[in-house]
Amino acid sequence: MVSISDVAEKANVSVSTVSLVLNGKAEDMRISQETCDRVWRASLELGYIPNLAAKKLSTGKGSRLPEVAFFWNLVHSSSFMITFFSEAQDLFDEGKTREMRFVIEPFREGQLSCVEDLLTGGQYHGIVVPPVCEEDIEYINSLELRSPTLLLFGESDKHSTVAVDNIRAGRKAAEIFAASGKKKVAIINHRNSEKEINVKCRTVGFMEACAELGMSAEIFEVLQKQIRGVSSIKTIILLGEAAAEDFLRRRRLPEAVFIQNDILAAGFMNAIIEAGVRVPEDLEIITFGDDILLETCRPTLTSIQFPTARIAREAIMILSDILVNPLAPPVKKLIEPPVVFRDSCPKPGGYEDN
Amino acid sequence: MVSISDVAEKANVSVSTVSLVLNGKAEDMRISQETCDRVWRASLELGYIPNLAAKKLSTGKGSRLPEVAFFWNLVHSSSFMITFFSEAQDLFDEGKTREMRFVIEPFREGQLSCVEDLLTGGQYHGIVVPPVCEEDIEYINSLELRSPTLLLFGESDKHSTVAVDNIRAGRKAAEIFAASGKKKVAIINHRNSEKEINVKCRTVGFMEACAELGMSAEIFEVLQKQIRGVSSIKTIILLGEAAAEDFLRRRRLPEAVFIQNDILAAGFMNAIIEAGVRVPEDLEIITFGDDILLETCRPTLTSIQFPTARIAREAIMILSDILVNPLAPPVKKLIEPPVVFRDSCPKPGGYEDN
DNA sequence: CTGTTAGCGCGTTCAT
DNA sequence: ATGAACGCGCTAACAG
Repeated sequence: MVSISDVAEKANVSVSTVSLVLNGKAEDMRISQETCDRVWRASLELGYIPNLAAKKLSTGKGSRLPEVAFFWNLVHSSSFMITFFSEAQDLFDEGKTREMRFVIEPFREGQLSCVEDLLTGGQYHGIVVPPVCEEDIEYINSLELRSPTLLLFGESDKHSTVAVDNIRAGRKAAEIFAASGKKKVAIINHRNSEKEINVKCRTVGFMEACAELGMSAEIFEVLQKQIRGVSSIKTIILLGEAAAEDFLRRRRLPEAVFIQNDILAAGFMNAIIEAGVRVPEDLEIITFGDDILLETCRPTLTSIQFPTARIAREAIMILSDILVNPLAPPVKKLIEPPVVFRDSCPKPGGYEDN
Repeated sequence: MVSISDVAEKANVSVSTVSLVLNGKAEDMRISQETCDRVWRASLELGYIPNLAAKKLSTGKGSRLPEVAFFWNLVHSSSFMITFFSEAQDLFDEGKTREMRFVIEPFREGQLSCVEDLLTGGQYHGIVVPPVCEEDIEYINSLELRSPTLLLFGESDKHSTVAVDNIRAGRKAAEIFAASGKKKVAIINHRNSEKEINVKCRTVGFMEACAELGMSAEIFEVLQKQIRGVSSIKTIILLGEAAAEDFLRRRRLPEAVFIQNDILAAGFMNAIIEAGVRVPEDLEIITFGDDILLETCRPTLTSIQFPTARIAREAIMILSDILVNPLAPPVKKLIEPPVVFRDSCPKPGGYEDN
């Protein structure tokens, strides 16, 4: 790592000179233009980047706020991330939590181990980890973490967790279908998110409840493929449309379907409607998520809501606590996902969401 | 600020003991339980939070990556922020930029001056500022910034900027309407974002072009109000619906409307369709944005696209450069917003997007 | 088991 | 106009 003294040596001046020049105080100290040039050139050639830790320590200007690493797998939690930061700010403004700063730490699904240093190094006051695949879960649970850690999924005994009750989410969809007398239903998943623990749980909950309630249930896996030149989010719509085609090829269609992704659901619904299927008369649809498009599509989409804001708030409150008391035993919050009835699946008489 | 030595003093032990205990190395060093307790108690009572700068400096474990502050006004750039980080990662993976870390620095619109220390303190290797209101723009342009700065709007001579050509965006909407022979058109704005520079520019571009092209144009201001218990994003839909009611009260309706916010547009469109207006036959709609719901609503919404990914990429490339060469003169990128024709306003014969 | 001390890289006096 | 020396808060040897 190239430091200020390397630059000084290369430029044939002292470190303080380098410091002055690089911090724009050359004028004040009336340092010769020639010296400045030498310093800058040396700095550029060496690719010098100031060490912020040292700088902050020295100047005492480093913000004294707790720094929290927000691990981000580049896929999930996208709109969640925004809500999370917003809620953090709101809670702070309301005086309910301490202020903190978030640093985005990107990682690739299944490769959480690549950032082990960050996890274990104690470089942050706290750590937030979103839902990840099973390998990553296993990995993180095997780690002896220094920094107070909060997981946004339920599978851990060692760390604090905030998670939705995904089993219940799946079960609720099934219960609603049963309450409106359906016999033959289906669930549609992203295949590539099959690895993702939350998707798995919802599938399990759904299938279990279907069996108990005497409905025949079928699982559709949508294969994930990225189409060149198409944004990943638009791709999901296209996958939904593809799923619809696949779906329509059945001899006898299910009467209701639970679709695990809201954007996929929108693509699916538009496609089957264009094929002449009436929603909800011929086919009821429930999806899982919290995107605004649930409200703007027609018919609007009934959903088991991923309670973004609620989760974020709980998470931040817990974080705020463990930041000062890392020793406290792990806290676990399991949040019930509410049902939001809209057009695509009206509330059956007698059904009560709890 | 309470430091490790304060804790040591209070607990009547030496700093190294505190360090060991607080870092979980008490076991290894077989430090007495009683001492540990004293240390922890002192730490809690004092509200000790370790100074990460010092820790990183000492351990040498601080990530050596450039740290960039992403100023975030809690409103705009929400999905943009995600795209931004994704693109940063992609570009790095492709070897086109250096790796960097982003720290979220929230601020309230109009109060950028509150975070002056962060802007001027040189606590970051770089700074990104999203579109802000005029006061903030003026403020930031008045500042002598240490850290290399990139603005995501065009109004600055001092700093590097990446921005969409908002004047062009407004003009394009007008040109399309003119090309399909409209005579009476309108533009719908968020009132509270009227302060926001980009909204202003698009309005100006639209109105200017309308005048030149011989169309009568009217401005609708939607008053911003937050409804208790309703998420801010859902509120925008409701505002769109309210705007529709207002709109429908006119004696003679415009033949086409440019709506500056895509979510608002969706709410507006659904409401007028339910009132019996046919889109695009009776009313053509163009919106500005890049949300997925443009594709999922029916009819789908034609838009002047906010080229999220493009902007993000340009921004990150520039950042990557100025990080190592803060001296280089400011770079300015103005990006042409493409038109994406969908159902709500078909492409007029003879119109060519350029 | 606990205390002492030498740096980590940088900004900042203070002499020169 | 420039260099030497000190200290920011903390960790990691090393002493005891």
